[in-house]
Amino acid sequence: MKHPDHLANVFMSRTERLFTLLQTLRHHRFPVPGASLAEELGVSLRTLYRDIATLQAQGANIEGEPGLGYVLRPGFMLPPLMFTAEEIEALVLGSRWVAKRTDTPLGNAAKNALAKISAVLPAELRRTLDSSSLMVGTPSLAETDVVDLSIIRQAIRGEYKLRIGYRDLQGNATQRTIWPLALGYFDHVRMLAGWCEVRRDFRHFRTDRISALHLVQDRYPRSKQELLKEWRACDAYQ
Amino acid sequence: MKHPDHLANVFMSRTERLFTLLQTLRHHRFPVPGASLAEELGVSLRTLYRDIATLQAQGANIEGEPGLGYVLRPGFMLPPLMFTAEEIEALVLGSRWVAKRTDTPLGNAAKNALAKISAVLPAELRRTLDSSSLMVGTPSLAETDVVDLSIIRQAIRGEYKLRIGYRDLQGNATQRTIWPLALGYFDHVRMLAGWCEVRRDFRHFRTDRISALHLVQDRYPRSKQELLKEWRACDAYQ
DNA sequence: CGACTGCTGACAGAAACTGTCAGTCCCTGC
DNA sequence: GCAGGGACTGACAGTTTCTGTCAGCAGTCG
Repeated sequence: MKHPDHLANVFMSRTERLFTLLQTLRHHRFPVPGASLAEELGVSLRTLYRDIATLQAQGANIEGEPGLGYVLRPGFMLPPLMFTAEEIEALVLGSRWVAKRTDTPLGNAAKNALAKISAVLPAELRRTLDSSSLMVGTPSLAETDVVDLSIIRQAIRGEYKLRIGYRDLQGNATQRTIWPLALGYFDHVRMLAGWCEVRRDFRHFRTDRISALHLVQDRYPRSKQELLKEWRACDAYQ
Repeated sequence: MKHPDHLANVFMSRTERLFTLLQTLRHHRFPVPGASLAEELGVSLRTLYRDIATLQAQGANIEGEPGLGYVLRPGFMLPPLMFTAEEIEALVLGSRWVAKRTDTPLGNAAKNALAKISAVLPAELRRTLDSSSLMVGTPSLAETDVVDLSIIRQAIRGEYKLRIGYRDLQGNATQRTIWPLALGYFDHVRMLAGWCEVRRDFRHFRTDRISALHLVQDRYPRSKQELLKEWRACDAYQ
């Protein structure tokens, strides 16, 4: 019936409390009543509600189930992962390629992803990851983009229309609205594939020739998956 | 979704800042200067010092290296946050590149790794992973290997000697024992770098010209890391 | 020795956190 | 429909904490 933590919890900064709360939630698979969380943290119920709200604002997927309590839904933190050495090397090499041969935001994402994976690996595999000797060659030549490809990726993910300015191979500048479908990374160029509203057909565009880019808030009327299927059917590419 | 840009960082609660700081530190493998952390977080240097101290008090193993900055040593109680959509796309693209442009065993390893990652994703991110439209172009031309590169990788990882049969550019066939150090993936060829016992120097070999491969049970007498350092020092490659 | 870097101590004004209390919302039983 | 209760939110004021400034300390380098 003792509360061993209670005395220690008398002094707890808000920060420490939030970390503790997160830990507590993480260790419970089933909902924990707000009242007992509050007592454990040595804080009023009102403050507990506020702490929960703060963690949610940080992106924690905490759900309150009336009558039961709070649970931290999986998917907020990365659980431990296990790989073979070869899988680790594959991930490292792939990420290095992305970091070296695609645009900066995606390259950083690759590095960050690897760092996250590294953090949940057992020590042995972490060493494999850190000392991986698989490298990616420097590109002999690569066209550089003037627009931010992450906007394109965002549009593809969200199925948003994209308004682009494009200089075709003859040097003619055009403006079109397209439904972006896929981004292909070739050795020297990157190609954006999509449905062109002007031509009413599938088209692809070299990203280095896209001069302007604007994400239209409209989502396009058909599903990406469906369009991709059609595109593959009528296009020799990929 | 929850990663505001530097511009949005005009205001950040202390809590949010601490989480962000932790994330930032986790993502960097090398020390980050205090000043740049402070700037990134939009806060004075003094406050940054305090934030670091707070995290350390929470159990984070942050080390300050004078003149360099701060690093977070692994082993903090909180695992990293879940991947972002962009990170997933980076991993998918990287794995696709590995699957398409490297040898079969490594390609399969990439696919398996992705499957393992997929298994721990929340539904929404799994959908992102499954429907990622980032593709890798087919190689215009690629040399094919006659030997199994996974043996080379295994030798590199374990620091084992390798006995290889090699046809050089003039067509002369030779036999040598090398200490494999690194494998470089270029657009059309793959290069094995290592210390050649015959030449007593660093050499690199196109894998497609390696005609035979035998893993010697001897481990080579010096550490790979050390040799790599020397190799980089005396070789213009990478 | 002095300049410099990286960090800590002290402090006051500003910002936040906290418990109380009075609601609101929503479900349940009648 | 309506009363009752549990989960949660808004408002508020007293208190705590946080933050930038500035001065100072310990190493290090030249």
